Amino acid sequence: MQENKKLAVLTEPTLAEAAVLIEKAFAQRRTLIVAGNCHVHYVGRARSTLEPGERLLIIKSDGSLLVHRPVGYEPVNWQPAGSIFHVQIKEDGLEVYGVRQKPRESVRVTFAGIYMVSSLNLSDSGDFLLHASEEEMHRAILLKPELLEEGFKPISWEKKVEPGFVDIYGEDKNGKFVIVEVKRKTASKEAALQLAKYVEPIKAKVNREVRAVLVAPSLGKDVQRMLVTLGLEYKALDPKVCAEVLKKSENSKLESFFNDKS
Amino acid sequence: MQENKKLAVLTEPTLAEAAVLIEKAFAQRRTLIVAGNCHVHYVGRARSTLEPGERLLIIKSDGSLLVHRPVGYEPVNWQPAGSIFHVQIKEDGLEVYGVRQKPRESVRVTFAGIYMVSSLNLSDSGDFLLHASEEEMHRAILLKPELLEEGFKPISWEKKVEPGFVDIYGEDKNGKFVIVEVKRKTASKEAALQLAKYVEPIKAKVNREVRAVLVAPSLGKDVQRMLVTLGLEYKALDPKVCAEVLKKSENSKLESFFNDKS
DNA sequence: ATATGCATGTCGCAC
DNA sequence: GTGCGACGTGCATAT
Repeated sequence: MQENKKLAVLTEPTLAEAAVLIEKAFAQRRTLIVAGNCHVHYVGRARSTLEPGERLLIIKSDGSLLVHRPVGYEPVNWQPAGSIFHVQIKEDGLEVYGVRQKPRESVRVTFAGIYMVSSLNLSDSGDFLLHASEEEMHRAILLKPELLEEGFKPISWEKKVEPGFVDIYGEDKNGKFVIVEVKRKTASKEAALQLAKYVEPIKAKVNREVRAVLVAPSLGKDVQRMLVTLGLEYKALDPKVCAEVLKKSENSKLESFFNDKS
Repeated sequence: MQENKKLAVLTEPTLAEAAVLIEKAFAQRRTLIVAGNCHVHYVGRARSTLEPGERLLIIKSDGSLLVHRPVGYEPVNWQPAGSIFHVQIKEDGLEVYGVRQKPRESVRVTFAGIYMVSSLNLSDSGDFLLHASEEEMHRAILLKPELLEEGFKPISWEKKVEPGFVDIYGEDKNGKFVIVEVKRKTASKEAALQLAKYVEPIKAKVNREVRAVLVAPSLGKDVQRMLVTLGLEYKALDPKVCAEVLKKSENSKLESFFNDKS
C-alpha cells in the first residue's frame, strides 16, 4: 500500500488486518473510520458502559475520538482532542484504547467484528463563518445604537462589574445610565434575573438612575410579567437583523470602532 | 450490488456514481459516510458558511447529519435527527441538501470531489449505562441519607417549590427542615445562589427553621466565603462514591424505594 | 489553572 | 408545545 495515498480502505478485514491499518493511521496522524460491532467502556469524570452493537468509530488527527450509534446527533462515547491511542488484539477482539490527561480519562472500544476500516489523509483550511450569534448582536448594537433606541450612546461592553459581566452599557438621550443584556433567542426567566442582579450594584456605583434593558427576539411565557416586577425593560431584536446590519456596514469602520474598546 | 448487504463502499467514485449510492442509502435509511472536498452552507437559527476543504459527511438513518473537519471533537456543521435529505448533481458538484422543520433550517453540502462513499446497514440495540451522574448522587443520598449527615430523613426530591426545583428536601435529626442542592462537579457561585434563592420561600411556607446544604465534590474559589455570607452549609461528596454505593445495593430495594416517590 | 458565559448547543422530563 | 436544568457538556476568553 502506498504510504502517502489519500485513502486506504479495507472491507470485511480480519481483526489482524484491521489492526495494521489502524496502527498505521495513528502513526501517520490520519483520520480513521472504523465500522463494526463493538462494546465500549469509559472511565473518567464519570463512568459508562455500552453493550455490543454496530457503530462507527472515528479518530481524528488531533487525537479526538467519537463513537457514533446508528441514530442520534451526539456521539455515545467520545474523547476530546489530545488523547493518545493504542490498538491491540485481545481475547475478545480488537481493542482501541484512548487516554488523555487533565482530566484523566480513557475510552476502550473493543471490536468483535469489523466491517470496514478507512484511513484518510484529509487537508482542510477552509474558513468557517458563523452569523447571527449573540456577539454579532452586540456588534450591531454598538455600530447602530438606534437598534436599541433613538439616542442611545454605548460606553462599553463585556464589562466586568460584579457579580458578572454586563453585555453592553451606555446612556440614553436623557443621560440616564442604561445596561443591556442581549440574548440571541427567546429570553428566559434566567436572563431577566441575570440582568436584574446587576442593577443594584451598578446603581450604587454610578450613583444615578439606571435603566436595564433586555434585548432578545422574543420573551418566554412568564418573563413579561417578571420584567414588570423587576423594573426591567424589553426591546425586541432579531439576531438575523443584526447580521444584516453588519453585512451592510463595511469592515473598516467596524474594525476602527472595535480597536477603541474602552 | 446486493441491496441488503451490510456494507457498500465506493472509492474514488465519479460524482454520478456517488450520487447513486447516496440516493440508495437515503431510500434504505442506511448510515452514510462521505469523505471528500466540500463546502457547506447552513441557514436556520443562525447562518454559516464553510469554505472548501476535505471533510467527512455522516448521515444517519434517523435523519441526523454531521460534517466533521479533520480536527475537533465537534462537528463544524450538523442537523439534528428528523431532517429530510436530497442528493443532486449541480454545476459545482454533488449537492447533499438536508432540511428540517421546527425550527426550519437547512444544510447544503456541496462536494467538488469525493474520495469515498460508504453506505452501512448498522443494527445497534446495546444498552448504554452512565454512572456517577448527578441523578445517581440523588439516588445514593436517598438510599443512604447518612451520606449527607447522620440522622437525615429525606422527604421528597425534584420538587417544584417556586422559583424552581429543589433537588432533595427532608429533615435532620433535630427536626429542622433541610433543603439540598446537589452538584456532580465543583460547585460554582451559581450553584450557591441557586440554593440560596429557595431558602426564603420555603421558610415562609413550612414556617420553621430551614437549613440549606450544598452537596458537591468540591467548592470553587470564592464559593466558601459566599456560603458563609448566605448562611448555607457544605457537604463534600464525590459522584463516584455515590455510584459505588448504588452498585453495592441491590436493585430491588432501590426500585421499591423509588416507586414510593411522593 | 480558574472562572465566566455562549452554543445553530442537544436532550430529557414535567406541566 | 414550552419551560427548565443537566451534560463525561465543549469552547473561547479573561484574570
